[in-house]
Amino acid sequence: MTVEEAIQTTSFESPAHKAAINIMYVAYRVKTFVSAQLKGFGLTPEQYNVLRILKGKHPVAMCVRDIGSRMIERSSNVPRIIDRLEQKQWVVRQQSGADRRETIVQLTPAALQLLQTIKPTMDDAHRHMSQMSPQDLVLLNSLLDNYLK
Amino acid sequence: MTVEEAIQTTSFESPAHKAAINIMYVAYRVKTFVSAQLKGFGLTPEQYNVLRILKGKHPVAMCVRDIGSRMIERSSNVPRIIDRLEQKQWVVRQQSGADRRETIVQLTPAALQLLQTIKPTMDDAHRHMSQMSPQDLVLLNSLLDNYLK
DNA sequence: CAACAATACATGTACGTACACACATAATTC
DNA sequence: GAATTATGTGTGTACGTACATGTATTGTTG
Repeated sequence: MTVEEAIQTTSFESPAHKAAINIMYVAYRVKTFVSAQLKGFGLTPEQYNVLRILKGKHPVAMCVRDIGSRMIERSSNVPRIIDRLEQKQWVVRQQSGADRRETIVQLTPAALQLLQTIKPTMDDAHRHMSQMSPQDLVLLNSLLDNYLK
Repeated sequence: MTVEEAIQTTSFESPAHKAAINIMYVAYRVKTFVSAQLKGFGLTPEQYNVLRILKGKHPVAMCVRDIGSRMIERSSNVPRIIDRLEQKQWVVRQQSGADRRETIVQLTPAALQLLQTIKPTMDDAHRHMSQMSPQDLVLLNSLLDNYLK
């Protein structure tokens, strides 16, 4: 399946043009797939991203800015994502003692449990999304790492 | 620049895991860049996508469903995107005679003019976004075309 | 140290996505 | 041909993004 078929285009003006559209199209499909996997756990991809970032430092709490700088979509509006995670009691938010402008955020035990429950599903998702050989995946990663100027 | 540096991760669990994150990260950067280029023309990437799709059939009008099936993000809410294009008088919307359930949409002369004005900017954007060789771009496109199952 | 600038977070708005649902119209079935 | 089903579009809501702005706190500078 080519991207031309997917979006019913006859041709692109250049490989550069096709690459830009292709990356955005495949990313859309990947995100949609991941989103469907997470839906049963009551999480959006962005909320999951924040939980994973917090898990990387757990049990140390992280400030909002620090979480944002590690997100896939950098300009994500982290305070509002945290609002929803807090409502579902997957994170605790409190004012930092060291710098009282900072809000520090920490996973709850329930979130740690949730992430452990989700793990096999997500491992499976990554394995099943693509049937590409490990060599091709490494090559794809290398090209993507060098794509942006 | 690797995606590990970009999102400050030490490592991924597998090439498959890295590829999924990598694609979404690069797509985010591409979309952000394109968005910045279009901003001066008062267009979002989605609005521009709809105008380009309509241009492909111009002067024949297209129905909403047909436009949606050609968008990069398939589940885009086309009626609302058309609302905004109509407000800015870049498209005309009317009920179809053949099938009165259908709304058919057509570019205005102003939109054709606008697309012509934008073209050099977008051509430039695609050329400057990546410094990759044409061969590598072709290879990347081939891998992306085969990425999804 | 007082005034100013910078930083961290929160919030308002316009736009877009995902999904459910409503409505009109067309197609199908009996 | 009437009833049912399917289709095309529009709209409401929850969530997310991009950007501007507000507020509290910290840092800096004279």
